[in-house]
Amino acid sequence: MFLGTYRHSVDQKGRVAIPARFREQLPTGTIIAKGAEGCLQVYPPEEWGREQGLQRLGSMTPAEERRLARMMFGAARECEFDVQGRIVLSQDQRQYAGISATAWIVGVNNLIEIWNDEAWRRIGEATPEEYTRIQDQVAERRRASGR
Amino acid sequence: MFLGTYRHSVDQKGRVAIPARFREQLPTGTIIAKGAEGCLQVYPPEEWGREQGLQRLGSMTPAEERRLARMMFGAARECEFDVQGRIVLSQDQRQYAGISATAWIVGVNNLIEIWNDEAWRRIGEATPEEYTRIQDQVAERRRASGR
DNA sequence: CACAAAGTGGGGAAAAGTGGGGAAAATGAG
DNA sequence: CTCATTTTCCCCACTTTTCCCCACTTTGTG
Repeated sequence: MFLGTYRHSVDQKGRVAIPARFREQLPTGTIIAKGAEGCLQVYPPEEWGREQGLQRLGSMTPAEERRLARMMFGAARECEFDVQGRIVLSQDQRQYAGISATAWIVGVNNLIEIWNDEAWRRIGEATPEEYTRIQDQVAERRRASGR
Repeated sequence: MFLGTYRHSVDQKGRVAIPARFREQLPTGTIIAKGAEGCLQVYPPEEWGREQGLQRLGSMTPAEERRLARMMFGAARECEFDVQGRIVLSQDQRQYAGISATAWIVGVNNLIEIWNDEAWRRIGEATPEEYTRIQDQVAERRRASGR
C-alpha cells in the first residue's frame, strides 16, 4: 500500500528520487504511464497487469477504448532506478505533466502519482473544511451503494 | 476499544507519545490520516481496511473517486513507533491539525483522534445541556433514516 | 517512601535526497 | 563511414532528514 505525499526536486537531467518507502515496494517491471488530470502514474507489475486485463483490444472494442489503450500503453515505459533510487522522467513525460524543478509524489493506495506543484495544490491540498466535506461525500457514496 | 482523553507534549521533532493503554491495542500496520473538523485519526489496520481499503485506482475509476482516493491516501501514513512508544507527526499533519507544542489524544471507540488545544476545547468541553441536546439530535436523525 | 511504568528531551549515527563530473552510447551531419 | 555533438547513465561527494539510543523527569502504585 502506498501512502503519503512527498515533495522532491527534479534536477536538470530530469531525475526524481522516489521516496524510499515506495521504492521498497517497487520490483523491476514497474511501469510509468500518463494518467488522468495530467499526472504521471507509477504501476507496480501486478497493477499494470490488471490494466492490461482490462484494456484488451479486439474487433468489438469501441473507438473510445481503442484510443485510451493506445495512449496509455503507447506512452508507458518501464521504470529504471539508479543507485540513488531515482528515475528519469523523459522530456515528453515532463512536458505532459508540466513538471520542471519540483514534483509531488503521492501514494494512492495501489499506485503512485507524480504531479507538478500547481496541479497538486489544486487537486490534493485540503483545508479541514474541504476534507470534512470530502469525507462526508465518501460516506454518502458508500451508503448509497450499500456497502 | 479506545477510551479517554490525554494531553501530551509534542517535541521539536514532531514526536508525540501515544498513551500506553492505546499502544497495546495498535499492531504494526496502524495508519494515521487526516480527519474531519481538522483532527488527525489513528486507525488500527482492520478499521482502516473497513473504511478505505476497498478503493483502488485505475483507468476505469470515475473522476469523483479519483479525487477522493488521492486525498484520502495521499494524506495518510503508516504509524511507526519508536522504542518509547512515540510516533512522528509530519510537518504537513501538524499544520493540518494546527498542532505545535501539545496535543490531545482521544480514544473514540474504534479509533483514536489527535487534536490541538483550542479545537479540542471547543469539541470536548460540553455542558450537560449541550450533551443532552446532541444525543437527542443524533437519536432523532437515526430514527428518521430508519437505522 | 520506594519502585516501576510512562512520558520527555536531545545527541549522534545512519539513511535518504540532491547535484554534478565524466565515460559510454546514441544520434546526426558531412 | 567518420567525426562531432548530444544524450544517457554510472559514479562520487555533499547536505539534510530520520530514527535509534540513552538519560532524565514525572506519574502512579504498592
